[in-house]
This record gives sequence, structure tokens and C-alpha cells, in this order.
Amino acid sequence: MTNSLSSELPPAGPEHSRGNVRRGADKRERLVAAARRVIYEQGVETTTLAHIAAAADVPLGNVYYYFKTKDALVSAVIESYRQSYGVLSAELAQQESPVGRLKALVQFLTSRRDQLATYGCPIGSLSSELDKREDALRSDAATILAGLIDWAEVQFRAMGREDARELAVALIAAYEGIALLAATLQDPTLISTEGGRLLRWIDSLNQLPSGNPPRAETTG
Amino acid sequence: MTNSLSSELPPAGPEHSRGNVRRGADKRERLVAAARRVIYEQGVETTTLAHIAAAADVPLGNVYYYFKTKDALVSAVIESYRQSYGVLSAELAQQESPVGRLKALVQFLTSRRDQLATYGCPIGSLSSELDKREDALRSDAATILAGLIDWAEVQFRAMGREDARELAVALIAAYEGIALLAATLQDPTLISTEGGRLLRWIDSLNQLPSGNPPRAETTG
Amino acid sequence: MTNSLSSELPPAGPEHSRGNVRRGADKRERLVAAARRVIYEQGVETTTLAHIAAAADVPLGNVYYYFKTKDALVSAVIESYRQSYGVLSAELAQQESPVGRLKALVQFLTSRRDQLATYGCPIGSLSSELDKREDALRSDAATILAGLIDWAEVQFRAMGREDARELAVALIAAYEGIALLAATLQDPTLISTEGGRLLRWIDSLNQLPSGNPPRAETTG
Amino acid sequence: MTNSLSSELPPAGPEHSRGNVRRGADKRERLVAAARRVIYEQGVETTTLAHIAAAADVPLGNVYYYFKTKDALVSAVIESYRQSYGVLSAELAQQESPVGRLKALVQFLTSRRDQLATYGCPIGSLSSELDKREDALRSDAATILAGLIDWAEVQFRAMGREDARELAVALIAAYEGIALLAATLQDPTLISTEGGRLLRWIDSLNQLPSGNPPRAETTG
DNA sequence: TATGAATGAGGGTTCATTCAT
DNA sequence: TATGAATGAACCCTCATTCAT
Repeated sequence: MTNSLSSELPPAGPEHSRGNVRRGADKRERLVAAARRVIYEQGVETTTLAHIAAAADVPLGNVYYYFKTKDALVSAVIESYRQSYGVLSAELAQQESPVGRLKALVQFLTSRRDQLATYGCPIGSLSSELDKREDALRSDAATILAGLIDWAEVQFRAMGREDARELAVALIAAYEGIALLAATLQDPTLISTEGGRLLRWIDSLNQLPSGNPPRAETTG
Repeated sequence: MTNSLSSELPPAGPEHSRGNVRRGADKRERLVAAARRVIYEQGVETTTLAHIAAAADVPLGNVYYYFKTKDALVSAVIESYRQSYGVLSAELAQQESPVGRLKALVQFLTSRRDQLATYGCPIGSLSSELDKREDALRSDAATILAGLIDWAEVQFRAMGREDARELAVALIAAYEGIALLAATLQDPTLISTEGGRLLRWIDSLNQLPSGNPPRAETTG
Repeated sequence: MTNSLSSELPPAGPEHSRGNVRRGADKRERLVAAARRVIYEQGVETTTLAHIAAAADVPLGNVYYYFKTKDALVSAVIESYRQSYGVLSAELAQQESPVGRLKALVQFLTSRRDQLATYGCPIGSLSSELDKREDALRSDAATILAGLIDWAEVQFRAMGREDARELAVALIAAYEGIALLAATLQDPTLISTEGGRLLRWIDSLNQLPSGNPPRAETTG
Repeated sequence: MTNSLSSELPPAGPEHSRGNVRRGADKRERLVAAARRVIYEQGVETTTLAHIAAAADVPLGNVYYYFKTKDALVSAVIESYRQSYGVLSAELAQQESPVGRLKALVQFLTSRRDQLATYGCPIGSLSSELDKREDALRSDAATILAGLIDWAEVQFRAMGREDARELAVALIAAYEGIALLAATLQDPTLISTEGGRLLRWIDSLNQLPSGNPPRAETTG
């Protein structure tokens, strides 16, 4: 199930597919993909436009034709993440029950454990860095995590939980928190273990009354 | 109890207490305090030595008398955090039971909610930024979060939990995760709510026999 | 014969030919020429990139577009000397006999006496300074003197001297030694006199059978 | 014979003889000795007062009590070399004939071959570096090489050579030149070979009439 | 005399951004 | 559109020199 998902979130992008001429139209995409990857691995502040340009195989001077400033490119990266999470939620929507969808999210987390243990969560580390600013960029990045929380809240609500918001926040906090710990301690097993714990936790929430009766679910 | 604690972790240090000349002995401390504050508010990469020097009211050139490089100063900041957490654990040790100590940690978290919702967790955001590097600094910073987890594990162990490690990781992950969310969404209430949830969760763990998988509490 | 030579080795390059804009292509050359001149006159360590940039009429920041580091620029200067000595040896090759070539070298030395008596031999003083380092630059610069010796050895060999290597070393040592003395004592006549002595010495070697220890000439 | 000599010229000085309190009087000497050594190994420009102070085990601030400026310390180093050459000439004076004295000088050169092949001639490299300046320091350093030449001239004159000056310049040029080559190519054998050649050259000068009959000599 | 602690003027280097073509 | 080449502000760091004690 998470097959397709597992390749969504991680920063993708052409490594160096030289040889055939690419239309100018996709240069922008290549830049965003390269920026996403490089920024994920190095952080916004450390990453250089020259570095991104090189990774995208685009002349430095040309970058400014597509992005007025470095911040504009970072903003495009954020937008790119937004799209990725759109794809993700579409994938998750294939699950028939809210519990299944939530558990699929956790399994998606677990599937990325090695990557997360190296550079952390792309969204989390980006948000963490941008939290130090007072830009539009900060609030821009914030919408992604907010969207994730909202999505989880919808699921918990569908389970009949009146504390859906609280649970959603708790779930995403655990998600981001374990990604941080795994990256900091460079230990992917932390994610597996915590993933298992979260799966059980979600199950436990489903079995207990909370107000409205939860819908029956098909997936375990 | 957390009265004193609440002033430990947050970056301390005189903002600009000009007027009376301070002897050189404490200059180093002033620099570390200023660095801690400024780095907390702006991030490592964005923070300039000139900025730190100004915040500490020390001539830029003089900084290098105390710290050979910027990294050395950052390292001193990390060490400063290590000491702060030493103080914190001493405070927490005043609680008679492990449950009390764990809950005191959560209360300490809650007491800092406004600060956390502004710049995030000092340790978490610092670690997140340093996770992008491969320095000694990265592993240096990692020891602090590792220490926190170890501390929590000891408490859970003292509660008779055989899954103490897993619980400790989960607790600190929740701690760091909620700090990140609060900062990103700029919403301190997230911390209060999650703090409450964690307190109940800790209580629930205390009532369950060890060996069984810990069950998260269901509702508030 | 040495007319053209005399303008090869000495640092060349426009001093400040302002007025007509030069295209970027030759900027690199201008920088190398300026660096060569300034370094020759001031030494590597004393010379500032800002100084070189000013001498080349290039904005300081722009220097780094052409040379990644100061050392890279110094390396380019060394390469520039290598080329100059290539030109020199081509000129010397016009002499029909090895004796003629060796004597032409000495005459080249003599023709530069005023310059040498002011700042010393460009290669010698550069090598002397770099000898204090353990860089790649040190060995880089060394290849030039090594090349000179090799060239002289070839000539002596062509004269039938079995002690060609020893003679070559002696000749270049005398060459560099007299340049140092002339510069230190600021006396160009030292070079003229020693030049004459070396010419006679070369002639005397030509008359003696190889295998016998070379005998220096006795008087002028 | 050159036993004592061989330890005169090379930069000497206490390495780190801590443990017993030294009188303040010799601090100056320690500084000069340390400066001599460090400058010999690193060059004037590269050498830091802090480095010298550390090598001499003298607090940095204290250096300025003995030497008003860095240049003053360099000047003292030059003076120190002057004294060393005084000692050297005294040693050489023990030879009964001028030829013996000249050959003893060459043997002194040869005895230092390993050191010379590493850092070059202390006087030569110092002069070479100072030749780039227009200081008093430049002419100050020049007096040492001038003194050496003068000394050699006296010897050649005593041999009855009317071209004594020219020969003296040639000898010292060969001396400095071979030291430069050996250091640049990092090959001590160059010095041995050239030393042998110079010895034979001196002998050959002694056997040939030049005007005045040379004095008989005792040593070979 | 002695010394730890300033001080401040650079020096090498980076980099977002702009310019000219 | 595209791009090589500028540009200049800023950053980290060094170091001779001075100061206060």
C-alpha cells in the first residue's frame, strides 16, 4: 500500500540526466526538485543558490529568470511539499476506514525510517528552521503541518472522537517528534518502535467509546 | 516547584546591562548566554558573531580571545544546555516518585509554553539544525536529547515498566513534537492541551501492570 | 638575441591602462599578470588579494570568480612562470651549440641585472618563500627550478660532459645565488661580474675533456 | 673541526625547559632564540608574535616589554645572526691558511646539509624575504651577507688573488644558491656534491698564479 | 616588571543578486 | 530566454599592538 507513498515525500528530482535536451519549461521543476533535495539535506540557510543551480544543472544566472529571489525558490519548495501531501492524502484516502487511513499514515512514516534517521522529516526540519524567522515563509511552511493536523483531525472525527483535534495534534506531534529523535540519535529503529506503538494506540482509540460510535473499519 | 525551573532552560543573560563595567572573568559567560539567546531566537546559521558580540556587549575581536571559532562558541552553548538540564534533573529529583518526576517534567514543559510557541524548544531546534551537519557539533548536541531520554527511561524503569525505553522515547518525542507544532503554528495552547494529555498518560501507565503493552489514555 | 628574452621573465602586464574597457576573457590574464608583478615585488605573504585586484583593476569580489582561493592564484602565477621559461628555452634553442645556449642563459641573467638587483630572481625568491611551507604550492614552484636545472643538464650533456648534472646544479646555483646577493646588497654590478665569470667558466668547460673534474677558470 | 661550528648557525634555543625559574634577564634571549628558530622555519611574515611567545614560554603581553615592535624582535634576530657569524669566523680563524679557512667554510656548509635542505639557509631566506621591503630591516640583514663576502674576500686576498672580491662573491653566491636549490628540491645531496666541487675549485685557485704569490698553506 | 585581556584594522572568502549581452 | 560575468556587503577569523592592573 505504501509503495507509492514511500517515494512521494522524500525529495526526488533528476540527479544529472544530461544528454538529452530538456525543454525550458521543466527547468523550473528541476530547480524546485533540486532545491527540495539540497535544502532537505543541508538546510535552507546553508544551501546556496549556486549549489541548487548546479544540482539542477541550470546556470546560476538563469535561476533568477524563474525565481526572483532565493526566498521565492524556497517558497516554491514549500508549495512542492504541499502538492506532495496532496498526493499522500489521496493515497491514504484509498483506505476504507479512518482508522485504516491513520494507520497508513503511520506506516508511511515507518517506511521512511532510514531517510528520516539521516536528515529528519523534510517538513519538520524546514518548519523548525523557518520558525526562527518572521517571514511570510514561516507561515507558508506552517500551512503544511497545519494541513496534516487537519487531515488527521478529520479521521479522528470520522471515528466518532470528540477529542479529534487533540488526538490529531498528538499524533502529528509524535510523528514529528520521533523523526527528530531518530535523526538526532541517528537511529532508525526508534521510528519502527514508535510506529508500532502508534499503531496500537490508534487501535485502542477505535475500541473505546468516546461519544459517537466509531464506524466499522475494514483494514487492521 | 517549576518556578525555578522555568527560568533555567530559557535563554538567560542580561540583555544590555550597560552602566557598570563587568570584570573579564564573566565575559565568557556573558558571551555564552548571549549566544544561547541569539542562537535560540535566530538559529545557528543565521546568527552572526557580530550579533552575539553586540548582544554580549563585547567587541567582536575580543570574542576570539574566549572562543577560537564560532563552532567553539556553539559548542559552549551546547555545554551550557547540558548544565541547564543537569539543574533541571536536580529539580525534578525533588519529587518523591518516578511518576511525580515525569509529571514534573511535563509541567515544566507546560510552564514554558509561551516561549516554546515562539521559537520552539531550544534543544530541539538546535538539534534539528545541527542534524544537517556531520560535525562533532551534531553528536555533541545529540547527547543532550539522549540524556533526556535516558533520564525518562530511568523513571519509567523505576515504575516497573519493562518497556521503559520505548516509553521514554515516546515521551520525549511527544515533548519535542509538540514544541515544534506550537512554534510552527504559533499556538501555545497546543502545549497546554498536550501537556494535560501526557499527564494523564503517565498516570495511566502507573496503574497498568508492566509487560503489557501500554495503552494510551482515551479522552480527557 | 636577449632582446626579446629580457622582457619575458620580468613581470609584465599593464599597470593601469584604463580608458578602454577590456572584455572579461583577458581578466584572468590581467589578474595573473598583476599577481605576478605584485608578488614579485612584495612577496606572497605580504601581498593582499585586494592589492592584486587593485593592480589588475578588478573588483575584489570578482577575483574569486576566476580563482577560488589566493593559493589558486599563486598557483596560476607559478604556471605563468612555467610558461615564461618555456618561451625562454625556445629562445635559447635558437643557439646552435649547447655552449651557445648556456652562455645565452647567462647573458639573459645579465640583461636583467637591474631588476634582479631590486627584487631578486622571481623564481628564486618565490621558491625561497614557499620553501617554508609544506603545500602543494611548494612542490609546484619547485618544478620550475628543477626544469631549469634539467635544461642545463641537457646542454652540458650535449657538450660531452659526464658530470653534466653536477655542472647544471652548479650553474643554476650560481645563477640564483648571485641574484640573491645582488638584491640583498642592491648592487647590479655583482651580476655583471659574475655573469662574465660564468661565461668564461662555460668556455673553459668546453675545452676540457669530459670525465676529468671540471676546473673553474681562474681570473678575468 | 667543524664540530663546534655546526651547532652555531642553526637556530638554537631552549625548547621548553620549564620547571626551574629563569631570571628575567634571559627572557630576552629566549625570545630571540625562539624567534630565530620559528622565523627560520616559517618565515618572517608567517610567524606570529604569539607563536614566538609560546615557543619562548613567555606571555605574549610580556614580549613588548623587551621589544617595542615585531620588527624590533626581527632586528634582534638579525643581530643574533651577526654574533653567530662572529663565532663562526673565530672558528674558521683557527685554520692556519686562507685556503684552509675557505675550505672550512665549505665544510661547514656541507655539515649542515640536512637542515639546509629543509628550510634553506637562515640568512639567505631571511634576506630573500626582507629584500621585498624597503625597511631598515632590509639593509640590516644585508650586512650579514656583506660581512660573509668581506670575510671571504680577505681570504682570497691573502691567497694573493687580485680578483679576490669577485671570487668571494662567487663563493658566497654558490653557497647561497646551492642552499636554495637543496631546500627547493628537498635534496641534501646537492649540497654534498656542490661542496665537493667548491673544495676542488678552491684548491685549483690556490695552485695557479694570479699576481701575488699565494702563501703556503698547512691544511688541505 | 609582568600579564591577562582588550582592541580594531584588515585579510580571505562567500553569496545573493544584478548586469550586459 | 539564457548566461557568463560582475558586484559589494558581510562574514569569520587573525594579529600586531595596547591597556589595566
